[in-house]
Amino acid sequence: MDTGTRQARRGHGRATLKQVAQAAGVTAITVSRYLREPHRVAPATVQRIEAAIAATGYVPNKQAGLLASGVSNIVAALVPNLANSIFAETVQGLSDGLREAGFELLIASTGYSLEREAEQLQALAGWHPAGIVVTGRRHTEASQRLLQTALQAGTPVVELWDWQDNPGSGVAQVGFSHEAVGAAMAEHLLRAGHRSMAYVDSGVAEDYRAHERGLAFAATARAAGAHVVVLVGPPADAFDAGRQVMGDLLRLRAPEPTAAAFANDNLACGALLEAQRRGLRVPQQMALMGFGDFPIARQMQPPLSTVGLPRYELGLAGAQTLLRALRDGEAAQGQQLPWTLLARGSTGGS
Amino acid sequence: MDTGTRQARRGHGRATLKQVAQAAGVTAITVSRYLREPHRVAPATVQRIEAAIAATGYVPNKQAGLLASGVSNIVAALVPNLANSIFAETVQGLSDGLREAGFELLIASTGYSLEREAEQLQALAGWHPAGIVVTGRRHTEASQRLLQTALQAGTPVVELWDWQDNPGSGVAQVGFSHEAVGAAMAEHLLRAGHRSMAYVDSGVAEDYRAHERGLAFAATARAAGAHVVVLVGPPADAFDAGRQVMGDLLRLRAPEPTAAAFANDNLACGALLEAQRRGLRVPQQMALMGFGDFPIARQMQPPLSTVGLPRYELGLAGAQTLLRALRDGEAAQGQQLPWTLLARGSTGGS
DNA sequence: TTGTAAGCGTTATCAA
DNA sequence: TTGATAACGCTTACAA
Repeated sequence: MDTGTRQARRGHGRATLKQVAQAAGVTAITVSRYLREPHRVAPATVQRIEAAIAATGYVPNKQAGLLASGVSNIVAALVPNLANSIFAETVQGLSDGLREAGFELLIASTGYSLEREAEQLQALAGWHPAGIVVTGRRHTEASQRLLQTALQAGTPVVELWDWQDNPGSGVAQVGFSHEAVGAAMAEHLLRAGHRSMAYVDSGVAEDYRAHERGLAFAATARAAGAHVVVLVGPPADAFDAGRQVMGDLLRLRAPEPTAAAFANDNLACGALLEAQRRGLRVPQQMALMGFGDFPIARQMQPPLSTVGLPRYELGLAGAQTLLRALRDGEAAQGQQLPWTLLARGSTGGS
Repeated sequence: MDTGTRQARRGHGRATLKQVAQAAGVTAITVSRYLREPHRVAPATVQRIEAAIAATGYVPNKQAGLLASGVSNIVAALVPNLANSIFAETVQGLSDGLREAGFELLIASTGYSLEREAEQLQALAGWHPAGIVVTGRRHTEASQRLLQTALQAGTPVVELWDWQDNPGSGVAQVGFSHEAVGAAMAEHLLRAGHRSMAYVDSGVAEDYRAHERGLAFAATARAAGAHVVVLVGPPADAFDAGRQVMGDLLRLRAPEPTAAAFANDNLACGALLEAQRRGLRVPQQMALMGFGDFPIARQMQPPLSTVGLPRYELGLAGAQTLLRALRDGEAAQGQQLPWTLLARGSTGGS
């Protein structure tokens, strides 16, 4: 016979605390206590409870537990794209960092759309997560409001992959300045003597971080008196896009570019491969550099100059930032993570 | 003044249904009804409720909702590694497929460890997810029991990335036979006339799917009278591992291998690049083929022969399988997904 | 060491 | 069209 519920609304087939308790000859609270503070339960009782749990296949219901205790161990995370290796590694870092602390990851992708980010954020917020992780610092007004509400309720919020002086909003940024990277890329090429160059932006129109790098690249180069063209890659496979763009680059005149920087390594590798196919010498006739230090970059001939990023570490640092804020009960503190300009053969580097 | 709760255990700062109701001058159930069946609430009331929701920044608490309704919209998924592009794309497909149906993805990675899979499964099961997705068909006994319990409670379970005749267990497999792929790889090389070949296994010892392909490869080749050596790549970056293995391959004698198949495209690309560096002609002196059809494979010179996989589609199909089972209330039906042997230049193909 | 009572925020059921 | 009441499965606070 069922304990307490006559004509239950509908059983879902899963064992409950009450059923385990009944099987063990105790009340629910004792089983609950066993699960949280086993040392406070008599050894004999422990045995009976363990047997009952095994027999029933009991799995504690976390919805109920969280509701009752008001403590969440969910972290909600939003990334533009899970398949993109750049974010996938960050998610893995996040996952690893959280797992150790017993947190779980509720994840969604936005497809680089701020509107979808807002929708997903709304949906995820309903879980009243212990922390929220988003990608980048740009959000719709609705998202901003939601994040502020969360912050006020004591939920730390972390923005990954971006960083800029931005005092106060309460959101912790864990990332780096894409402006600084763009400028450094330009400086690298300027130092090598280039006076006419191109920046090849990503075909993903909404990837504003790539645009920011491009803007800073162009501004820096122009400030130094160089000539700059900004192109946008076609929305194809990145390698193919890079190959195509290389054709466009070679058609530019007055002045012809002698160097090109790309929004990511795959684009740059495509261009490098195409250059080789056409018998163009890299870096002598055209210097090339990418962004991201994907594994393939080092394998190219010549190796691709690029910007090394702490992809995995970003996720890990994001997790730690969140955990720290949770532990100390304070607003999360952001941090800048280091990137490295890797001068390799494709720009005449070491 | 608070409605009902004097000396509440502790407020978490977030607005509740009750507070919204109070602000709108109705009771909680009316607000709840507005959220689920707005047409059954009077227009004037709707207005007041909407204002109240906006004013309070109310976000419905899903733990409470699920607990009360007994309906979950969470799907729990376990993959070996989120950073690996092969699984990342599958997760993206899963995410996309579920999002449309309003489901959310609780995800964890196992690092290819069955023990960690079991732990994570236990943790995720506590959410009483509507469906469970795991990778592969091998699990610890504890995991098997847990999955069976879930199935008996009506929770569909899908195994991705694997498929074999396996009547009955109730778990739906969505994938393909790695044995068949391994055999097809061997046949491809046999057809090209090779009589001595190598299979280069992944350095990830627990990737049993790669091992299965290798076993089938070796068995098929040997059955045809060919000589086969199985090597294991070092646990380095896959490209570097491939480069190193190429050195090992060239040291093999009696008979020297004229072809090699690899556990994945990155390994094979590393080997191909190394072959080029050494001035070895591919495929004339050594034919090479990979697995996975990563974007880089097509870009190689010669293009890498490989096995094309429905990475994204696997996730999508997994989601659909789950949704179908949920909708029809029946056990999920598995399906085999097609792969393609892509004969390209590195094995002398078209 | 164990138990009782109340409540977490929501939804199902039935009544008005 | 709205509301009162009783769950959902668990935990906190307090008592025995």
